[in-house]
Amino acid sequence: MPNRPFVLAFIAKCERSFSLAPEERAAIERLPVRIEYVAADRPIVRQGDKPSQSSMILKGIACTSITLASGRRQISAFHIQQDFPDLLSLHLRTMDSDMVALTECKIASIEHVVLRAFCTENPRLCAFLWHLTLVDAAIYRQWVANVGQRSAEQRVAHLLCELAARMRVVGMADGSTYPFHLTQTDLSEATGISTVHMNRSLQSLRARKLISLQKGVLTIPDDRALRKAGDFSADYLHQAEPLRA
Amino acid sequence: MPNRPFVLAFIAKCERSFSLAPEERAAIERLPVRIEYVAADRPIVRQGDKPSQSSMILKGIACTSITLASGRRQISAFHIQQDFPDLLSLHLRTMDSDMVALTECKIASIEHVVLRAFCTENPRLCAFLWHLTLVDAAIYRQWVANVGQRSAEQRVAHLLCELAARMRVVGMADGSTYPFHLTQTDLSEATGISTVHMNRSLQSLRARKLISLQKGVLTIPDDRALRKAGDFSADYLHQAEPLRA
DNA sequence: CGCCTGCTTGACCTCGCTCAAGGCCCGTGG
DNA sequence: CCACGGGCCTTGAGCGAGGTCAAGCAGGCG
Repeated sequence: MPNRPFVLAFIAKCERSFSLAPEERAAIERLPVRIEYVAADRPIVRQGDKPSQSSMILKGIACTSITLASGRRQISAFHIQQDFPDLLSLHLRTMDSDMVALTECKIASIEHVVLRAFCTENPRLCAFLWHLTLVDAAIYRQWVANVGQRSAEQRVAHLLCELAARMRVVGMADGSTYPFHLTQTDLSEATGISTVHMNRSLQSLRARKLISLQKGVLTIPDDRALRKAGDFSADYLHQAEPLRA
Repeated sequence: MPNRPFVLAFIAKCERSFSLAPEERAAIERLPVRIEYVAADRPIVRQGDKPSQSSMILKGIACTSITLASGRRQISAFHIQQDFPDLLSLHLRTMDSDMVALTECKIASIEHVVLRAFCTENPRLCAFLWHLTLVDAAIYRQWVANVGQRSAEQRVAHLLCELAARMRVVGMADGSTYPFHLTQTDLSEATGISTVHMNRSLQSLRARKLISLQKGVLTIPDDRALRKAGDFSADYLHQAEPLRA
């Protein structure tokens, strides 16, 4: 049963939003997945690709990024475990952005044909997958606002709050500490500020005792304070919203 | 048949991506819609709302916007005719952003219950609606990059290219001219620059003969040149992509 | 006629960028 | 075991794109 970790992750993810019927659970267990490993800094899919499968991240952290003609790169999303970063390719033939692993990733891939059949047979699960892509879109909206309107320090605080909130629901948090393997360059590409200024912004957040960040561990001593600094409200993550279908 | 304009618009939109089967066409014609008018600057739905219907814009222009604690507003999307701006509420219970009419809008609303039944009965149309929300997401991704990495002038050029490309496919273009009723404030809130600087950026584009903009009409004399100035490529709009379902 | 909304212009200032260099940690090979 | 190299982080200095504040102007509408 090599697909066990995937099945467990998927079921856990669903049951945060609604209760699975026995048939639905069975359908998930029947899904044929392929486990793959992608090394750090390697692409999972690239702009222009026409993938025939979508995948869930089981371990590691990836991002969606766009490289402009100028060579500058913008990260438009981070993906952590239990995310389906390229689910969109199910109904978007050609990838319009890159998806790259930022740390080594373990992913579970499912063929689109299989997924489409799965969707017509399980309307509720179809609705749920659709829902997941809508949450991704909600995050993009928020990022537009983040990058468009906030000061550098606020952007960073906001981003860290988001990552923390998302890690928490998938059980990656340990008290107020979170595994953290993004570089300052990653963060700067996600927030649209230079690496140099990212460094200074992080220092300022540290000085204000809002975060501590070292050796792959992020600590947020006072959640409320950081949220305030980043003008963050978790609503847009739609985390505990029951599914209606 | 008050829903005629809606039916025609919806069918036209579908057939740009795939050929409707007779039953599908019939299902669309059977959809009960309510026509409504929203005055300029009035909300269509508001952050925090839990709508029970979704709507298609038949006339006018609307936007999705987020207002931050600071009072600053970020527009994260524009919606023109044939768009389903709040389709996302079908599977996202609580609105995480506002949708407001920027000019007077004529919209066609459909109950979510109806839409859900429609989706389970017509898997291909379900896939198509899902697809539409994914295109919206692709646009957000691009906006993150636009606001995060480009200079003011590039941002404006990019935005205008996008609007032009989208207007063209819904038949709003007349040669190289487009109806244009957004204010400079709207544009500045969409690109994350100040109104003052938006004004100067537009002037610069005018001086470079890339656009002319007056009395509700935008003219793009040389499409290729403006695209180059805005580093724009229409791929992310997924305009003529055949549906696979 | 007067007001309000949207456009335009000028002057000044600042946040964040760029360029440049140095330090630290860790993995690799001699 | 140590030297070397390459990421990544850090710091300094100068500069510029774009923000803010303020005021004037034009046109449409009650």
